[in-house]
Amino acid sequence: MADSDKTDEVLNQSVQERLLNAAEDIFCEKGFEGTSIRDIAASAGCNIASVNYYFGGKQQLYEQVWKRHLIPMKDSRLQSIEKILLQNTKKHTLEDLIKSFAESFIGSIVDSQKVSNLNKLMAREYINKHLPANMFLEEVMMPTVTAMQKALIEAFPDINEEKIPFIVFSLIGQLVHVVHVRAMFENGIDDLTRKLFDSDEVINHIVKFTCAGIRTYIKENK
Amino acid sequence: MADSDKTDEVLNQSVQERLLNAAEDIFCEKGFEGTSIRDIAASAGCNIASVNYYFGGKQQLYEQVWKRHLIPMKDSRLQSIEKILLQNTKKHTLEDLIKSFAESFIGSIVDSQKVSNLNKLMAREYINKHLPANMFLEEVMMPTVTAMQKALIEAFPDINEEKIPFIVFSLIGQLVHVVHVRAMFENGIDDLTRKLFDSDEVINHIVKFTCAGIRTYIKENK
DNA sequence: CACCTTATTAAACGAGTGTTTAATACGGCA
DNA sequence: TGCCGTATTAAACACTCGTTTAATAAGGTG
Repeated sequence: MADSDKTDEVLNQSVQERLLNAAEDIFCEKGFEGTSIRDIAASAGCNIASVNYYFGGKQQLYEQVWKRHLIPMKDSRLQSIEKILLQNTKKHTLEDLIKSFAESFIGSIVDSQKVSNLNKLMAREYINKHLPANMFLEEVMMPTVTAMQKALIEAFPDINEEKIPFIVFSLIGQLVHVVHVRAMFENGIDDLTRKLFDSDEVINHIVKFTCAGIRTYIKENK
Repeated sequence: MADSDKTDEVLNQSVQERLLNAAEDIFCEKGFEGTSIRDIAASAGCNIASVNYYFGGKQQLYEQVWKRHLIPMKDSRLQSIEKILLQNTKKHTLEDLIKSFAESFIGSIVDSQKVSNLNKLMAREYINKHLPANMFLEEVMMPTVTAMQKALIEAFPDINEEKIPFIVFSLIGQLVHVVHVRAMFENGIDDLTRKLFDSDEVINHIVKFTCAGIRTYIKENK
């Protein structure tokens, strides 16, 4: 199994790349503490000492795994917001904005398996922090939340502005919950929850549900 | 510090009780892997071997820590639902039901510190499972979800029944997110998120937001 | 060729883990 | 008192972990 991974294509990658890829897979599956650098090195087909030689240690390898994805992840989410707002037509609806954001968050479109794994690792990071300071928080979460708040305020000025943080909280809460529930039921899902794995149906629900909630906060005066 | 814990009151407890209490505190703070039985034994003021003598090992001690709370936790949530439904007056509103459930979930009422710690440990358990099979899922989550779904169907038959699972999903997603965000910001919260620690304000929002979302699914025919 | 930097390796290190063992202390009972 | 089951202990065990070391190999440059 480990040997079959070492295809020509893989072996053509540099040791650093192989380590990063192997580390990402195993970290996603087993979390930081659950992963040993011996596992990583074996999967990457190189010596344990390479981890320290190239990255300086397990911790810093973990950080590099993240840094490869944090900025693209953040950018993807920000772009999903801007994509809607910058439509030259002014007829973008609240539903459009929420839907575009939800899709980029859950990752129903591109590379869903990889996004799902990263989301799972991110869920771990919520609870057991291994990244320095609040790297993930400051580089991904806060910019995303802030951008979403700003988008709502600017595009839909009728919404009660001081409730915007709560609205974004509810939206992200639901989206994160999708990731968690999927992780919980990754082995043996039952009928009731299987639909949560159908991104379209979940997203449609979240969009409808959230927009209704948002419209509760529309100011009376217009 | 460890010695100061050993007040007379604590020492009067049995070794089992002291181990369970110490284990609960440290497990909540550091998670399963992050906790060593040496830490637990030291905090409980007894020998490491006691863990294996009384509980059979770290894993089984962890399970006992949970079993002390799972049933009461589940019962608390179920009762919060029934409390509303069984009011002899028929004038319970959707808001009453959601609010009562949310309060029992977040634990704004009783013993908020302990509930918060357990919720944090539960958040860990979502991601890194250490309980056998799906003990938490089957003994707490599923009964709670099922009861909530049933309550909504019976008390508010106007709601589109096949959307009920999604509704409960969105509600619980928001409630769990409160726990997660609180855990993330436990050190150094900023102004924007401080309000999330005010249970009243968060709960009021979630109730309003969720009820609006639910009413989206009210059938047209009446 | 000799030289030097970079890569890669097997082996060892030291610390920490959960668990087990074997010895000791306690406390009721005959 | 002597016995016995329970409780508690210090020590050892076997193992895994991340990291370090020191030796070897590779590859380009003079």
